[in-house]
Amino acid sequence: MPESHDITIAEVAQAAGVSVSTVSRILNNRPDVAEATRQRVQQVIEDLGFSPHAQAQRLAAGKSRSIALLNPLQVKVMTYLEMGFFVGAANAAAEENFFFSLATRPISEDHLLSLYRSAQVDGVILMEVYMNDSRVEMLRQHNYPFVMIGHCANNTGLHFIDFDFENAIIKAFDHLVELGHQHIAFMAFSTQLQQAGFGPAVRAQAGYKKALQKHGLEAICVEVDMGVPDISGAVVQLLDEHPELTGLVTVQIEETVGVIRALHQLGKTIPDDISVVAIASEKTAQIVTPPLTATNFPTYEMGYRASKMLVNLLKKEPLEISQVLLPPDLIVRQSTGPVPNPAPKRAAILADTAR
Amino acid sequence: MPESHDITIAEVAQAAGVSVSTVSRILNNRPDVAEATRQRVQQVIEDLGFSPHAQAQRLAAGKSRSIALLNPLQVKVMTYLEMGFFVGAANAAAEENFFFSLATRPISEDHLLSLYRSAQVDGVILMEVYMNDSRVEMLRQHNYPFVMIGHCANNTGLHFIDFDFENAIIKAFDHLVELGHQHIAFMAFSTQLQQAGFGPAVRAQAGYKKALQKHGLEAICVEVDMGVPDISGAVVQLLDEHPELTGLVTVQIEETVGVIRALHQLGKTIPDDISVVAIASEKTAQIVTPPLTATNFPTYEMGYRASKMLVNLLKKEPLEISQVLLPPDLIVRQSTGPVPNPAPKRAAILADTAR
DNA sequence: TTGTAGGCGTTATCAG
DNA sequence: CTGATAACGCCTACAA
Repeated sequence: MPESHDITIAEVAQAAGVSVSTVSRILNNRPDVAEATRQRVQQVIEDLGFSPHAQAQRLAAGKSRSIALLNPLQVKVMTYLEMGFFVGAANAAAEENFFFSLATRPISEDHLLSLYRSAQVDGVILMEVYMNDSRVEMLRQHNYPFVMIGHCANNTGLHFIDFDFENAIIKAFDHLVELGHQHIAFMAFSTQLQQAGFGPAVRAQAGYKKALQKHGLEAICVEVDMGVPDISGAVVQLLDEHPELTGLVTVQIEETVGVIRALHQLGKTIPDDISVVAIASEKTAQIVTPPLTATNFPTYEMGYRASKMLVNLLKKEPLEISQVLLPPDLIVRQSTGPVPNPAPKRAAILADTAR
Repeated sequence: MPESHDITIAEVAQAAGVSVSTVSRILNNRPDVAEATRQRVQQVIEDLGFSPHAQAQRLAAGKSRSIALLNPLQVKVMTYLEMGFFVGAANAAAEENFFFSLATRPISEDHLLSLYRSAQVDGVILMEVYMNDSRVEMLRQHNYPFVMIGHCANNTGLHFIDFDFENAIIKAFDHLVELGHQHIAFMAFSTQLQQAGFGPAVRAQAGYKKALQKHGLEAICVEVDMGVPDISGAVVQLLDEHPELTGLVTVQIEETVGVIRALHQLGKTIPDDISVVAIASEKTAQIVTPPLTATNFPTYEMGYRASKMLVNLLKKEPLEISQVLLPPDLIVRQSTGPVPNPAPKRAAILADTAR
C-alpha cells in the first residue's frame, strides 16, 4: 500500500502506460477515450488510491467548484432556521459535488468581493436580504453569480428563493377569523427592521395591512425585537391594554416560543383563552406546548433549492425557474380554537380552586 | 475601476515597480522587506483591488488552509446540537482565516481519505465518535491530522474535546436524591447504540450504573431510540409499570422534548408529580415548559474549541491541552422539586373540576 | 483515440 | 533586502 498522499497524475499515467492527458480525460470523464483504456486506467487509479489534487485542478480549470453560504448573524445561539438553511444548502452542494463552505464572519463588502476575486468560491448564497441590499448591488455590478434566500425590491436578473411572508400572514388571519376571532393582535418585526427594509419585516407588515382591511379588523400591533431575551413584558402590556384579545399572530419564528411561555406564565390557556398562529419551522411548532398552528417555514427546502440553483447557474445549465416564492402552507395544530365564551369565568374559578 | 477579477501578482509587481517575489513576501507578511517598499506595494494592492488567487496559493504552498466538519447524520431535521457544533467550528475557523466546510454526505472511508489526498482539506473534525471507530483508526494510520468531538476507548496520541456524560448522569441523580427522590427512572440510549460502542451511550450507561450503586437505587431503565417520532408509548408503559416513580433522568438531548410532552398528555405535572433532569443545550432547556433542570451541553463551545485545536495542530503550534473532557454543569430550573406528598389527591380533584 | 507542451497564479530557493 | 526561476499538479489546445 503506497503512501498515496503525493501520487500525481503523472505517476498514474506511467503506471498505466498512457499519457498524462489521457488520465486527465478519464478523470473528467470526457467521451473521447477508448473504453479499454479507460477501464485499465481506472483500475490503476483505484489500485494506487489516487485522488487528483483539488487545488491544482481548480487552478488549471479556472473554477473552484466551491460555493459559500454567507451567514450574517453573529450570535452563538442559532436557531432551527439557520440550521435548515445550512444543512439543506450543504446537502445540495454535496450532491452536485461542490465544496460547500460556511462563512460566518461579519463579512465586509471587500471581504465578499475578495471571496470571488481570490477564486475561493464561484458563487455565494445570500441570507437576510434587504429590499435594497448593497451586497446585491455590488455583486450584480461585478456580475458575480449568486443566489438569495430572500429577495429585493427590484429583482430583475436575480435568482432567489423566498417564502411568501405576505400571504402567510394573511392566511393566519383568515384562519383566526374563520374561527370567529375578531380581536387579534399581531406581533410584528420591529419598526427598525421594517424601516431598514428587511424583506420579511416589510412583507409581513404588508400582509398584515391587507388582512386588517380584508376582515375589517382593528389594528393591534406589537413590535418585538429579534433576539430579545425576555419578551414577556410586551405580552403583559398587550393583554393589559387589550383584555378583549382572543387571537394572536406571530411572525418571528423563534421569538414565538417566548410569547407562548409568557402566556403560560400569565395563566392563559392556549387555545382556550387565546389562539395563536405562528410562522414556524416544523420542529419549533412541534416542540412547544401546545403544538402550534403555524405556516410551515421550510428552511431545509429553501437552503437546498438555493444551493441547487446556484450550482446550476455556475454550470451554466439552463435554470427552469430562477425566482421562487414558496406559498405558505398553514398547518392546524393545537394552538387555535374557537373564540372562548364571552364569560371567561371558568378559568378564574379553576385558578381559585388551585390555590 | 479595473475589472479586478483576473489581476495577478505579476501585474501588481509591475505596477509597483518591484518583482513578483517581493509582492509575494508582502502578501505573506514576511519580515524581510523594506518598510517603504511594503507600504508602496500595499497601496498598489489596494488601488487595484487585488486578492491573491486562493487555489494557486494553496497549490504552491502545499496547504489548503481548509478544514471540514464531517457530519455523519443524514436527517433533514437537525437539532440545536449540530447547529452549535457547526457554528462554533465555523466561527473558530474563520477567526483563524481557515476555510471551513461542512461535509454532510454519507462519507465512506474512501471518500474521507480522498478528502486528504486531494488536498481539499488539511484536517477534519469528527463527530459521533464510537469507542472503537474505524475512521479514527484509518486516519491515525495514515497520520492525517484530525480532532474529535467525542473520544474513543484508546485515545493515545489523539486530540479531542468531549462532554463528560458519565459525571453528568451522576450529577443528575445526585440532584434528585438530594431532593428526596428514591424512585428514579433513566431514559437511556438504546442498547443497540451502547453495544455499537457509541461514546455517549456507553459513558452515560456507566454513569448510570455508578449512580445506582452510589445511592442504592433500584434500576428502572427505559431505552429510547434516537429520532423516534413518538416516544409517548414508552412513557406510558414506564409510568404504568412504575407508579411509584417521582423522578426521571433523560440523556438524549432532543428526545427529552417528546418525553415532556408525553408526560403532559398523561396529565402529569412537572415537577409536582414528577421531576425531570435532562442533558440539554441551553436553548432546548429553555424552550420547553417548564424550563428544564439540566446539565448544560455546550455545543457551541465544543465546536469552537475543536476547530481551534485542529487549526493549531495544523499550524504546528504547540497544543497546550489536546484532550479535553468538559465537566458537567447542572443548572437547576423548574422541572425538579421535592418529592410529592404520598397522597397525590390534589391533582385528581383538580382534574375533575376541570371537566 | 492519444500524446506533447504550454500555462494556470503562487510560493520558495538561491543568488545577488 | 530584492529578483530570477523552478516547482506545485493539473487542464487543454493542438498536433499526431
